Amino acid sequence: MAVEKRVHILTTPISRARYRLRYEEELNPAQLQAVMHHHGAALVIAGAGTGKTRTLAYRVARLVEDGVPPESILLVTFTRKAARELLHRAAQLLDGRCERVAGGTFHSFAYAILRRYGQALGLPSRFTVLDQSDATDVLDLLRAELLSNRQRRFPQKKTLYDIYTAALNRCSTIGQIVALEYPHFEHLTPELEQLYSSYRAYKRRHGLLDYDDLLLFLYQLLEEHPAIRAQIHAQFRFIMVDEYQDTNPLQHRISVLLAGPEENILAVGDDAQSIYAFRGADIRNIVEFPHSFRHCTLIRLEENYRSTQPILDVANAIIARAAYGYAKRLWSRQTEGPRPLLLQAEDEHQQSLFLVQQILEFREQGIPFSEIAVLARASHHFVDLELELARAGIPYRKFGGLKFVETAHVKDLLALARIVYNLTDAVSWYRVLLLLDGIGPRTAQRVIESIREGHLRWDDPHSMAALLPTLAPHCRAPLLQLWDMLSALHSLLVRQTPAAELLHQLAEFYRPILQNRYDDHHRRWKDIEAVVLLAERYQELEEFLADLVLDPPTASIIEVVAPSHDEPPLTLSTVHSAKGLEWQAVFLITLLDGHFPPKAAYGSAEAFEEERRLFYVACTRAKRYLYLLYPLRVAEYGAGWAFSKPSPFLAELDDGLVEHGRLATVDPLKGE
DNA sequence: GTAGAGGTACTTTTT
DNA sequence: GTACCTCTAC
Repeated sequence: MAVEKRVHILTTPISRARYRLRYEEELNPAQLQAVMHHHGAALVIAGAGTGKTRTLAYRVARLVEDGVPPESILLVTFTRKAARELLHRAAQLLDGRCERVAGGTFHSFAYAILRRYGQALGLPSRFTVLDQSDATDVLDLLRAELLSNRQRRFPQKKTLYDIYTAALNRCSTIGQIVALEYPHFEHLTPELEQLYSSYRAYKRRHGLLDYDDLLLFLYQLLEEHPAIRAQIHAQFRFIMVDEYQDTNPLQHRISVLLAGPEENILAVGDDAQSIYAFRGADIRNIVEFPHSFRHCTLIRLEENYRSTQPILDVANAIIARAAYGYAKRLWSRQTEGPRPLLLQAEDEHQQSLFLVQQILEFREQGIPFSEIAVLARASHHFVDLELELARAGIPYRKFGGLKFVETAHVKDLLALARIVYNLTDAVSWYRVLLLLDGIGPRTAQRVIESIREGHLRWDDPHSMAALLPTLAPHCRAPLLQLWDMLSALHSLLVRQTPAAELLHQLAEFYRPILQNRYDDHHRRWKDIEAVVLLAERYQELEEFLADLVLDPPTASIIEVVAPSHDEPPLTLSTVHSAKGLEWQAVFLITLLDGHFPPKAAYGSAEAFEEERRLFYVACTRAKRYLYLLYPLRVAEYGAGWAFSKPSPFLAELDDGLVEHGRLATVDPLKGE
């Protein structure tokens, strides 16, 4: 095999004297090395709180200062918010050019690329991205068709989705995933393969892509189309990937292809904070990253700037017991600080009451709500606390758990909008058709069939009239009304009508349906109004719809803010959603065996280890105050009250690392 | 073919 | 408290 030799121009960084920023003074030696790194691959192992974001922001600024066009830098982060914030920071350091850097998640980058080059893969010019629940619903639909009345024991729709997505993201096969993780379904592998193959066909027929398709098609495009790959390399010459410990094998392959022959890729991550294995993330990506390139510079950031040493001591103790990963000890110059408190509450309610009291006390001491967070393993751990916060008038916002775009009424409205954008979107049609009186699954299927066969067309006002006589009389009128409304909006769309105007009209159409279906339609209507308001930020409907799937708004819209406050709110967050963030004071609640870690984590050593890392991530969010709380009794689903054991991770904390305490409710009249 | 009643069994984390 | 399935009456 002939080795292709190429000659590159290596631009040397300009003389440091000409830099506007004083990199040497503002960064430690390891950070500086990462910031000055120019050509070739580099891996930055950045422990928690070691100034990873700062380093990335300075590197963006440095590249721009060296004359690298911002458009030729690609910054891949775990959420789009993280990319925006980082680029904003770089812009503040240097100037507005930094905000022209391309930034986003693997998924949003893939979407942008596929919109541009997708036709090379035979993708339609308009496609809709399915979120997880859409994808799951399609699988459920196809399962019903495939099975009809035969097999009884078949995986649930959620499991069907999990198997499929695991195989894809881990670059594995259905057979391997089933054998490894669902051995009890192994005999069904042929049926599963068949189901997934009809799932793929269904998506292709109806102009639909799921999250996995975005990655898979991007990979195929880079792998199989050298000319397009070359164009992409010409555009993006410096790649940075953050949170590399949470990339999956498919994303790793994409990264290698994106780096291209120049190998100008800088990956940043911390193996101790890998917490997304359930989504296919593989720690080996970061460990083996250097082997994927001709040469790779390894840089380690170890000095922690976030937390006091007593908090780091707890974190170190947790991660020291990890079964694998690099040995690592975080250290800080801030040796002084209160020891973390480990507190036992009688029940969840007492835990909540204490939090409210302590949060208010912190504020008295000058720590604002916005510098305080309550973290939990699962979002439902907040139920009791939310009531108490509302009662105390403490403003808060919640991250993680069910997002408002996932609620039924918001999905209904968005389904209407998606049809206006993409007539072939069968998932949305199905959802919308079932909203109409007298139309059920069978009729919906028949309408969708006839759309697929091209009988229904926006540009033919009579196409619906031809279909109607084949359907039961009672569903003709509502269907016609729906069709007239949608096609009118489609022609508005073609005439560049702003997204918000289209959504406003759709919302008015949906309003009576909402009022009919839900007792609490007043509350739900507020969400509908919020969606319309959100659309104001966009001109194009397409962009709005894509953003809602690729970058769904978290809590910001349904922020529960007590009316009297305009104070920045307290944060409630799942540990997963707290990744990368920090607060002066952090409360970690419901640290119970079976809750953190959840029961399911006992199934495998890997899952248990991931829980340990998750606990590590949680503790390292705190700058100065860390509270570890567990209630003795919690409400269990069936059995009312149950006594629980503290999380096994707490027992691993040696005496002296934490201060122990027990909460007691004192009646002011009687004493304890 | 559709709508609504009444039973069952789960609720980890997210692009 | 809820999401999902089954059964029965239009």
